[in-house]
Amino acid sequence: MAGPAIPSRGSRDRVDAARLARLFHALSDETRLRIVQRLLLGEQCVCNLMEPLKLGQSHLSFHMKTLKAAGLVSDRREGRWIHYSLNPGSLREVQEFLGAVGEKAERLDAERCCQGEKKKSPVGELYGFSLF
Amino acid sequence: MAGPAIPSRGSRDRVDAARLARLFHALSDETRLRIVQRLLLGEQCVCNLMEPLKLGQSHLSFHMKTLKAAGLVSDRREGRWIHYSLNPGSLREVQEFLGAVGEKAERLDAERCCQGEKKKSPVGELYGFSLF
DNA sequence: TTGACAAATCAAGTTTTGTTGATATATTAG
DNA sequence: CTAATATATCAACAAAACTTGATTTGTCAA
Repeated sequence: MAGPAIPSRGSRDRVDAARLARLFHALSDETRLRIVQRLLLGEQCVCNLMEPLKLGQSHLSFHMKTLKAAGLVSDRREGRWIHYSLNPGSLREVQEFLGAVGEKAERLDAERCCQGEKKKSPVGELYGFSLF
Repeated sequence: MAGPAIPSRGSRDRVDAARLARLFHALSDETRLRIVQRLLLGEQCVCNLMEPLKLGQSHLSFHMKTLKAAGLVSDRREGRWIHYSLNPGSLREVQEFLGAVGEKAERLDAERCCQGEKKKSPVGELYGFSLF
């Protein structure tokens, strides 16, 4: 298990659509959101989540894999247990993306309101996020 | 068409999992991310997106519906055209959620690093976001 | 009214996800 | 070594989601 387990931003500081989509997809399921919520209480092993979330072991394992593949959670083995925890980095990454998009959207909204002042917003670079 | 077209937060300031999941799902598709990117250039009608995104009309319509259903974009009719634009509010909403989760995750990470100081983090309210 | 255009909806097919139960792997205890 | 525990993986099925082409609805212009 020496492979690059946790996906991360490429060499260049570029947020690619595929990675973002995977991140968002990992968060797009209610069950996984409940897991994330549970992880906010601290590291958790699967066995610790089954009871409170009323989910089967296999079921949980499946979702943990999805979350891990997206880079949203990390795991740490300790004996027979595997402790899962949230990965702050990826959360921040997605948050920053949304922040950039949101800011731009707000600006457009304002422009549209006081119409006529179409200032030809500086396209090219979108707040450092070039999706492609 | 007088129905509550655009979903929004319920009466109480409570972010429910279903809504979040829908929002994240809307952002979990590469094609839709490309659409969002395009909307960062300003309002767009479907006919305006077909060429640059190399997508069929029906195909685009499908995705616009998904984005709209999630509350991520708004539409405005003007003659035969329907102009779509990003909805800053929902973007901010998701961003704030991620901010809260991310902050908490960072804190947990720090605690775990300097292990032993398990301070029994104040559970109950998770930064104002009670998922359920 | 008719024709043209923009966009939504529908239908059918393919692909991706999520769910469940059974089985395999890994680690520790005895 | 064997039994027990924690997880992962597999197989099969069910349910969503995406894609594409055809049809329908709505709007404007002539």
